[in-house]
Amino acid sequence: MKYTLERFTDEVRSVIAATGRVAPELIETATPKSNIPADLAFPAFRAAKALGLPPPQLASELAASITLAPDSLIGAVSATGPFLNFSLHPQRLAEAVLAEVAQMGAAYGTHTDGADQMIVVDYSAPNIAKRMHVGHIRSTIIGQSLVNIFRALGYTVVGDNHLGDWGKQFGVVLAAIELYGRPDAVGEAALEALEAQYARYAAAAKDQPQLDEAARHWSLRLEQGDAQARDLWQWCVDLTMHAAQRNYDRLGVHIDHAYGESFYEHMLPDVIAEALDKGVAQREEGGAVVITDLEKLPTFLLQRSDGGTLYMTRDLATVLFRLTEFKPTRIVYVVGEPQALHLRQLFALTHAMGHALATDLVHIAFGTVFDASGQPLSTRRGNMVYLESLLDEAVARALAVVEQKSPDLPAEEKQAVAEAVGVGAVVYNDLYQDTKRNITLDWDRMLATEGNSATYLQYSHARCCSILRRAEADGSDITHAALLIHPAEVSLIKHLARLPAALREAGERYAPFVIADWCYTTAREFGVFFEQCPVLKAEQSALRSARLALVAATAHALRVGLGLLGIQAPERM
RNA sequence: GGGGCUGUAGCUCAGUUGGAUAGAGCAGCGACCUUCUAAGUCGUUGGUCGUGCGUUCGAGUCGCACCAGCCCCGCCA
Repeated sequence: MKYTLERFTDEVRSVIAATGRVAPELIETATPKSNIPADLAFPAFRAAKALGLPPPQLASELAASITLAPDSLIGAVSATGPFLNFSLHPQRLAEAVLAEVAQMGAAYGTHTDGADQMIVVDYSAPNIAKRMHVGHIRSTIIGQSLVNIFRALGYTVVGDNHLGDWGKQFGVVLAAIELYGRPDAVGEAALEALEAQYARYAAAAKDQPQLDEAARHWSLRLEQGDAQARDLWQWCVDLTMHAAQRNYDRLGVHIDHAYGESFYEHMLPDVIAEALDKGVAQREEGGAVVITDLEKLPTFLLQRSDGGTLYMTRDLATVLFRLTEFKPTRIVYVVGEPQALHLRQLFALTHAMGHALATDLVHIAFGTVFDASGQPLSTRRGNMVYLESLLDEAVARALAVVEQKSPDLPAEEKQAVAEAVGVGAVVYNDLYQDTKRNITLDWDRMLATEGNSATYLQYSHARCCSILRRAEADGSDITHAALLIHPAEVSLIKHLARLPAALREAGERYAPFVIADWCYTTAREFGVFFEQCPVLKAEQSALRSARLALVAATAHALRVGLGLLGIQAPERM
């Protein structure tokens, strides 16, 4: 099926073609700037050049020779200088868009572009035996939003949480537990204690070499499948994942799999052997396996000289596993920008070995979070911000606002609204701008409840719900849609019609901010409508009913948009 | 030394097959609550689009060179 604006664009191209004066390949369309009173433009420069005419002359000749069908979505055609401008027919637009939203409901805006295509999305990836912190929130939030967006585009999507549950540092975790005991705290507090033990052990090992030895021994026992080591390790995994799940639940995150790095341990010898067999990698005299001269990339290692494996080894095994397990057309890595080179090397290596030749390997790099003074966040610096406390703080601040603005809500609902608003603010802070940019942690901006903020979007939605609640109507009567010709109504309807295109663009650009931007503009358009067009007190009952339908459509569309971002849409606040 | 990302209003950001007068929010100033949620709406102030060349009817957008910030460049992840 085609959405209204797609049909409008098709129609514009077709009426230009029907004049017989412009070759099809020269029919291009552009969206006019907001100061131009038109919805689609045909810049006549190229076509005029081909005909040897001045562009304004061609534009006006075309305008004169275009004829419109009686039921056309095009309301007006006019030449303005070298541009041929087309305007939507407001009444037919209103009828078409409201019918679409009413019919599709929660599926409004979705497409079937990705039918029969599988995308694997690698995101979140917290480290075992550690708390999640701001370093993990970006991958988690951006990744989940991309998953939502691709699903809405019709793709089959598998999310995989590539847990940091293996590697050299795990020996230290286990040795520290042996020496200091298992923390008896629960949840994040237990992880905090484990982190402290880790730091204490690492510090002590500096002048007690036997501690270093013990850690290596534990690491070895773990790799060899020793039962006690494996039990301790499993305890750490369960503890961490239980704590992580609470954060995921609050953030609306659901990740299908969590294979983790450890899952690939037994595949590593074969992977290294394959790279050597295919001549992509070479074993140096010292024993290390290196990859050199690959697509002008810097040399990198697949195996250490002591026989140990590396991040790269496990990542390579991971790609190969995903290719056979899921047969994806695309694998998307939602990983920070500092790892850009590592992933370029991984992708090049995979291709050089003859794998993933029909699969797109994509790195969606996001910027780093810095503190207010421009320093990277780190435990060592003492400026680390942990995810759970970040969310708690956001919710606490939101609760204070709810108490002040809506003192009459039941206590339970106040808490629920504060949770939605606080968590929504944190999520929106990561999604409202291009993910490539670095972020400076600024509480006031992050938790803003005005302007371009999650709260503003939620508030707009709640206002829609409030009108429908008071009208005791669901806005499903769209028979009077053609009455919606007030500029604020037309403008809002046009914008609702843009959601399908915004969704497609968000997918093509891997850019949740396109959806955020659409939501924000929707809220602004609704704000103007809200001020200028009374719904409950509309002058006629038919108009009231049409406006109720528009309010319902706005609420529907906003819920879709917020849902794509992973932000809740309370009905009251 | 090589490579990646970024540079647009005082601050945070949009501006993508090159198109018409470069747009928002925040901050500042001013207006609007006996009318559907003022967490709102309207008005106003604020710009050598990092710099310089080039490509063309036309450049914030494309190319080249430079400048600044962040990040990366084999035995961590």
